[in-house]
Amino acid sequence: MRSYGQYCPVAKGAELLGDRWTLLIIRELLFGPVRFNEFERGLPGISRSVLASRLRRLERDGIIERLGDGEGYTFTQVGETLRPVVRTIGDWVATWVIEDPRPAELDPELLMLFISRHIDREELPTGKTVLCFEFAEETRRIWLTMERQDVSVCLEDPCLPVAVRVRAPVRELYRVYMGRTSLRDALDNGSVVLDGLPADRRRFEGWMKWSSFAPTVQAAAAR
Amino acid sequence: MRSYGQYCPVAKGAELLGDRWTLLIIRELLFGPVRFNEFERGLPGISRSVLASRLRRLERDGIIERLGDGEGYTFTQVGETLRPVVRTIGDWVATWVIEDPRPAELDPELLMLFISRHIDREELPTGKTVLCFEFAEETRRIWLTMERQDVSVCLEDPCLPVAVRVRAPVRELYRVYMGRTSLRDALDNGSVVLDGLPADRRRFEGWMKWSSFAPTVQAAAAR
DNA sequence: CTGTATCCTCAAGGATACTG
DNA sequence: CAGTATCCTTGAGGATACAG
Repeated sequence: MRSYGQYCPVAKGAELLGDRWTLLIIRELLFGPVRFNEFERGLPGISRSVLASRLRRLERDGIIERLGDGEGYTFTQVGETLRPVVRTIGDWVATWVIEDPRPAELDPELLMLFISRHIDREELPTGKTVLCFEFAEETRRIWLTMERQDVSVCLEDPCLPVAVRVRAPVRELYRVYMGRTSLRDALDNGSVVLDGLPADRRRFEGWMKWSSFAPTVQAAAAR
Repeated sequence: MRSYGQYCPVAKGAELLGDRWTLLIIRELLFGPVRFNEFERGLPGISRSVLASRLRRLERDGIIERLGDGEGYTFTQVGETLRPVVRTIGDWVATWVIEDPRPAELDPELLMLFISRHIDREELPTGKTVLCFEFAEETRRIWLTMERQDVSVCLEDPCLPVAVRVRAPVRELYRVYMGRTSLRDALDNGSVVLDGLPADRRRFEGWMKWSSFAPTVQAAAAR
């Protein structure tokens, strides 16, 4: 991005954060170190050259740093201070502009990645717990294998016992994720269906923390 | 800007605010309604077509609205809620990344516009008060004509008595404006010189509020 | 796996002229 | 004054191949 040539904090902020993809790259780093190829999961559509260029610039600007040899990228101490900035922007959108997802935004894989980052690991039993998601729009299923140490998205059947099977249209699960509707309501009206032992279905609600912006979305809706 | 296709508040925020010039257009509106041609003063380098395109988009997105017939643009109620967002971004820059102005950023006209927006009008006497600024780098002078109702930048001699004449290098006045140094220190070491009656020179300090980010810059420097 | 290098295309955006 | 229309350029960014 060409500089604005203005000695102004707002202009500098726009230069540092305003490039296409940059804010999303920062969002990805909010959950810990990310390796080069990992970025592409959360940033569908970004090209490798743009990603490399953005990472180089963020590194040059002292916002991120490279960990040793293929360990990926993290925030520097300055980069860490961006957390409340990203939060403020997201909260503003969550309060004033967010609507239901548009058809072009109904990416189930991305949704699963989002969800996987908001599992309350403290609530998990020891060992592996597996969830299976079935979307009304497609036959493909997606699994979540969850442990205390790590939660990951599986596009192939992990061939492990499934604790809870979740069936829903992508749109409805996005709405629950974003706090546009409560899981309870979605279950009551049947747009989301859980299968599994009653005990597991009950604990399921404790595992799922949903989007960190969901409370903001709910507060705005209550207004 | 092409959409990211993500149902995510951060992504939506980047779409709404991340276009080149958009954040600066919003900054301009922070001080009240702005007419089409007025934007160009605070946005040197923007092209008319880009400005028109950005304004149309911000209007479509419900952030700004057009006042009747050549009265310019203002925030909508939603647009008003962007104030703390802009503040957060600016504060982050002011705290963590701002340095002294770079040579390419030493635009005296823009500095005078910035300063004119931060005059404490309550402190002005009734009638017109005129300041004259002389920059070490150039022979051209710039005047500030100040009244309770309005403060404006004059590039031509208003031919009125000057209360205080300010002489400084552009860089030093920018540093004072941004809180990188105090006016007191700049006067003490002679980088900024005031001419005028002692009473006016004393009151001058009360008129000048400098950048709203200056306190943040000072707080960061004290750390 | 972690990038870099190259090429090529398209569209954002700058300059200018023109109109209500 | 407040834009719109047109033209043209440049550089951002996508695709692909390649290298450590």
